[in-house]
Amino acid sequence: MQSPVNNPSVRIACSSCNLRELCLPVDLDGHEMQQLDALTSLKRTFRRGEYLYRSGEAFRALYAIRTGFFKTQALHEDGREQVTGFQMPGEIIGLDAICSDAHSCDAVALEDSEICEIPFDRLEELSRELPNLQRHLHKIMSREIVRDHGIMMLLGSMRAEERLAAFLLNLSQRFSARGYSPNAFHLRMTRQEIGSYLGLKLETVSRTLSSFQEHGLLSVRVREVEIMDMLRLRSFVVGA
Amino acid sequence: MQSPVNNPSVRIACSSCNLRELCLPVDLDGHEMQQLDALTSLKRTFRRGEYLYRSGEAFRALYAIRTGFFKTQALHEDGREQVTGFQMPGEIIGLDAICSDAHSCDAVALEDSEICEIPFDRLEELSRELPNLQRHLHKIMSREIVRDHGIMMLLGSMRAEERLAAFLLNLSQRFSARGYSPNAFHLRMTRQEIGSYLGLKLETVSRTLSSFQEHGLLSVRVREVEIMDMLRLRSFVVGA
DNA sequence: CGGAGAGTTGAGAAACCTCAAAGCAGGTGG
DNA sequence: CCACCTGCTTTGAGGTTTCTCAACTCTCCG
Repeated sequence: MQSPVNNPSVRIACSSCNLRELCLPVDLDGHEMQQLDALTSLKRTFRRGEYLYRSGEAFRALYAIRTGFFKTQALHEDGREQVTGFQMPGEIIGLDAICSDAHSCDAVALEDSEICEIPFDRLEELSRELPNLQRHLHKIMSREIVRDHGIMMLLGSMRAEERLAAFLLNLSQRFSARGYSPNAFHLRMTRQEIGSYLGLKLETVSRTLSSFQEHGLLSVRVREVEIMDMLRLRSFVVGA
Repeated sequence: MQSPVNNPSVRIACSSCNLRELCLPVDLDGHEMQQLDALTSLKRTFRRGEYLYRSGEAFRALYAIRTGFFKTQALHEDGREQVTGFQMPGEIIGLDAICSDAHSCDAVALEDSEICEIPFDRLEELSRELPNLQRHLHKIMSREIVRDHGIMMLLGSMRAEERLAAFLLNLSQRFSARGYSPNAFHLRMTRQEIGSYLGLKLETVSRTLSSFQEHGLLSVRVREVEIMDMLRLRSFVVGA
C-alpha cells in the first residue's frame, strides 16, 4: 500500500506512526504528543507472508500498522483456523493478547509492511498521566468489540451475497478514509482468506463475486475489484 | 439465580459487587478496595424483561451483574436483531458503549436481576491511580474481544451440533465456576434466543437438542438441561 | 380453565458445501 | 527471455445441512 494521496485524517496522526485509529482523533498538546512519539519509536518491517506474532507468544506490545496489510487468524484446537480480521494502516493490533499476557492469534503480513511497536507497559504508564490518551485507548478497545459484534451479526444472520457485499463495502469505506478510491481497489487476500473471514467456502466467494459481476454490480479480475453500482451493492446489506 | 453455595472466586470479590470478572482476580489492598467499593455503591434491580439500557442511550456507566441473568442484543438497520451474549453474575456489560459514548446494543434482564452501576468517568479516574485496577480493566476489555473471536469462530466454521455443544459446555463451565452444578442447569433463554446467538433458527436448536437427547448425550425437558455424557458432548466441539 | 407464548416435529425448498476438473497468473530457474 | 511449476481461481454437478412453512402440543399465568 503506497502512501495516501491526500488524507486529512492522517495528517493529524502523531509523527512516528498512526497510533490513533482513523476517525478517533485524540486531543493531545505538543508536549504530550512528543511523549507518545517517544513511546512508539520502534519500527519494524515485514515481508509478505512473515508473522508479526504467533498465537502463544508472550505479550509485550501493541502494534500500529504504518504501511501494508495484515490478517489476524485464530486457530482452533482441532486445527481449523479462521481469519478474524484484516488490518490496514492506522489500525492497532494485538489487543486480544492483553487478557492472558499471550497472543491468542497469529498476525501475518499480506504484503510488505511496516509497523510501529508500542510497548504496552509504557502505554499504560503514559495513559495514567494523560487522561485523553487513556480514554482514547479505551475507545480503541471498545471499537474492536463493536467491530466484532458487527461480524458476529454478519456471520449469524446474513447470506453469502449479503456477507460479501458488506465485506466489500467495508473495504471500500476504509480505503476511502485513507485517501484511496472507494470504487476501485486491489484485494490483498485470497478467496480462501475472504471465505474464512466470512464463514464461507472459497468456491462460494468466487461464485458470488462472479454473480455480482454478471449483474453489473462490480467488475472483478482476480484481485482487482471495481465497484460499478455502489447503491445496489449497499441495498444487499441493508435490506432483505 | 440464587447465591452460590460455595465459590472461592466470589469470596475475593469486592464487597459491594463483583467488579472483577471471575478468574481475573485483581490485586488490591484494603484501602484500594474501599475506594473501589465507594465507586460501585449504586445498585439497581430489574424485573424479568426490563431493559438495563437500550441501543442509542448515552453512555455513563458500566454494569456489573450481581444476581440474575441478562442478554445483550444488537439491532440491524433492517430490523433484524441478534443476541450478542448472555451474561451471568460477576460479569461486566456495557463495554461496547465506550467507543461512541452511546450504547450500541440493548441489555435485557432474562430473570429478576440486580446490578451494580460503575460510573465510567470515576472508574477511569481511579484506574489512573491504581495500576492494578488499570491493568484489570484492560484485561476485562481484552477478554471480551477474545470471547467474541471465539463466537466468530463458532459462527464461521461450526455446524449446528457443534455450536450447540459448545454453547452448552460454555454455560456448564460458567455455572460450575459460580458454584452450581456443571451437569444440570436451567436455561434462562428461549430457543429463539439461543438460535439468534448461535446463528441458527429456533427449529434447528430444538431439533438438535432432541437429537442430543436421543443419543443419550443429555436430557432436556423444556428449559431444564441435564448433561449425561460430558465427554461425548465435548468431542463434538474439539473433533471434526 | 383458557389463552398466549414457547417448544416440537414433519415435509419440502433453498443455500451452501464437497469433490472434481480445468484455466490462469506470477515467480523461478534454465 | 521463455517454459514450467505452483498456487490461486473459476465453474460444474450432485450431496448435505439448514431454513421455511405449517400444524400441533405443551407450559405457565392469570
